[in-house]
Amino acid sequence: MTQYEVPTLAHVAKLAGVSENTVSRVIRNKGPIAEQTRSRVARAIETLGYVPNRAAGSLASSGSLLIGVLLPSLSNIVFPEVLQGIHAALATTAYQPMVGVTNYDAGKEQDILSSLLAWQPAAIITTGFDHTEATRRMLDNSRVRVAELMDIDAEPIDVAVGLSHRQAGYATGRHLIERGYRRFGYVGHDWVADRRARLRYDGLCQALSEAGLTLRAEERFNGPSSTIAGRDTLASLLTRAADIDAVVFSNDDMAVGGFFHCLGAGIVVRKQLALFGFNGLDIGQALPMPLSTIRSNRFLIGKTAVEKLLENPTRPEERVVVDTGFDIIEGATA
Amino acid sequence: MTQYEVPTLAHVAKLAGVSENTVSRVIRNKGPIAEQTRSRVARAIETLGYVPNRAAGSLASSGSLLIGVLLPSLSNIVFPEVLQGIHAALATTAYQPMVGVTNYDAGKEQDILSSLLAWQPAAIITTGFDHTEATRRMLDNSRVRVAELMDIDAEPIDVAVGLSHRQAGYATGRHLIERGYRRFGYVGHDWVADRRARLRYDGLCQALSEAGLTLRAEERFNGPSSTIAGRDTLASLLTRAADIDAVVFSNDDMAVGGFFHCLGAGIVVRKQLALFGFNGLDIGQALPMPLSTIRSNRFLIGKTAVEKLLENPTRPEERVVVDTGFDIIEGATA
DNA sequence: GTTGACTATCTCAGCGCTAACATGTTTCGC
DNA sequence: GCGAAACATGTTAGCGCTGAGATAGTCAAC
Repeated sequence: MTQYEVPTLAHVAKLAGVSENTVSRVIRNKGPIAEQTRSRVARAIETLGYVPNRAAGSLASSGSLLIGVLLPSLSNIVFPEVLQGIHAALATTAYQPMVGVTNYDAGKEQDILSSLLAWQPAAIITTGFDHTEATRRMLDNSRVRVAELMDIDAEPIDVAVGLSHRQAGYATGRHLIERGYRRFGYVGHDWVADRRARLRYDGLCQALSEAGLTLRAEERFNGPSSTIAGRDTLASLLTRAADIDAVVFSNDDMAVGGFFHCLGAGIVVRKQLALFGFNGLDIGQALPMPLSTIRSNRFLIGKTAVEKLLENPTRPEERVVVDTGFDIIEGATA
Repeated sequence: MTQYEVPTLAHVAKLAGVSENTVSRVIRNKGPIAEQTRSRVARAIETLGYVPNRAAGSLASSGSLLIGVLLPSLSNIVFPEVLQGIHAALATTAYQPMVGVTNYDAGKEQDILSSLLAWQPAAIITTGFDHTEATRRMLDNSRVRVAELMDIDAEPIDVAVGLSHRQAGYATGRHLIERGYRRFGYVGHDWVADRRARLRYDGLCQALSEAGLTLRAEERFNGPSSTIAGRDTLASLLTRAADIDAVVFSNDDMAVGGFFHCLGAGIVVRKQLALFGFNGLDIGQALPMPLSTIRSNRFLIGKTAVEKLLENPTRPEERVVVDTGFDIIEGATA
């Protein structure tokens, strides 16, 4: 081995005076190894600073220790939180995540999926149920394990982990009705991209309808959710419908923006106008009045998904749906 | 090819009636190919749904289209934003990022680095200059390109992209002094983990000292930054030092929390107490009074790092430092 | 003392692809 | 119309590792 060559199994084997295969078995802790041999190999690895080449390993064993992760976005803090859960669950294993960002674009998801599959991952974690036909076909053909996160309101390919957004919306409606609110408004964001916001909206409407109520006014910002969008969209909604007593927001980002609008406009939150969000983000709970909202457990979703996937290396016959549930956070704004 | 076999180059080659090598060249767009051959191969790939095996490719060419990314955390929105910049710059290339999270732990960084290097990445992107000796050695031996992000206040291994946090702290001090503030307080978070917060603090103190001033009071929360920590730590600081007229926070999360405290405690922001943050997060600008702070351009840092790294596949002799700079956001809180 | 079971190790082929070189075929200047 | 350059493709030898089986050596049971 010259000075500028990266050491390989062969170098380690030669130095330790054993065969390459033995070194390989020591590294992977597979098969019986004499204690003396193990330590001799360990010393050789240490001496050379040997790092196994996973590309070679993966090629030889036709399977990698990779988990492909497809997220729609990183700007929305919700997805980094899911990713944290994934990282946490993988931390004690030899697996590594490989992340792609789709920008809520099913076509891009398809492209990224195909480049992830090129690494022969053990599993793919993706978001929601909206995939192109080609994406479904690739996932089927590859026969890797697949988890679809966030949502459980449809039939998964393999495993789904999340919560029922329809039920969450419904629970929001019930909660507010029970507290005496009757004149409802809704402030949302682009739900073509965010199908789950739409499901919550549907659940909300159903709860209202069952109670003989309807939305008095609604407005959706045509773009991704953000604090500023929430602030401005609520302002705009109130110019058209000043008599509402509660506003449901598509999520906490929007709701926090709504709170800021009230602050600036001198609207007394809850007494004059109740605010309700979704997600249970830290920022909402740090407000002078903690936001009334629903906690959606993103970290748990990511963690659970990994655990379920690693339970079994091959796709079982039965599809699995894990409901991570949600809690209503009472807060002080509704 | 039986029904349940994944197609390989050989299958494509056979179907298209050319050699494997020709298929490989079509895929990689390398060398001259007759238009007719190209389309015939393309059709065969399409028909079989062939996806190249990157492990094999990477093994054969001893180099992968991977970029290893080491981030200290995903909870702090700043790092997902850097990652977005990285993704954005890679979107038009064939490269893919592979992300590890270190939790601000240099030992963990070392472990993750070694498993990233096992994939023979083209480059490694990491954060700051705090690495273990072993980490430095691995990076040196592997001879991959290395970018160290966020900070430029030390000598990089290869490329550094970021801003001078010392200067940013200094600029904060100058800005506030010019606006007439004299009685300063500081609210921070754990700076053992976040060395850059420390540098900003040092810069701030220097500016004060040059103006014949000192910090009247300071308090550091013993943990990561958060809105709630900012709120509570400011509250605590003010019980000890009620006469200060400006507070500098270690970052925007903390400052927004401070703003919330003022809101609850009836303190008139700016008139009674000026608040200043760092980062220029959206949330700060969505407040009823936009936060006075410094914009740190995280997206640009990630994007620039990738661009610099891809300029040249091998490490140049000269170390490169790219200053992405910062802007003071006037805001309304100071 | 032979058999079988177990332990510890080795040998060897091959995973799917690419680099380097070899070969054959046009094209074009003069 | 000939040689050189440019083009288009084929052949071959691995990249570094792992899986399957082969090969010894050890020990207990009969």
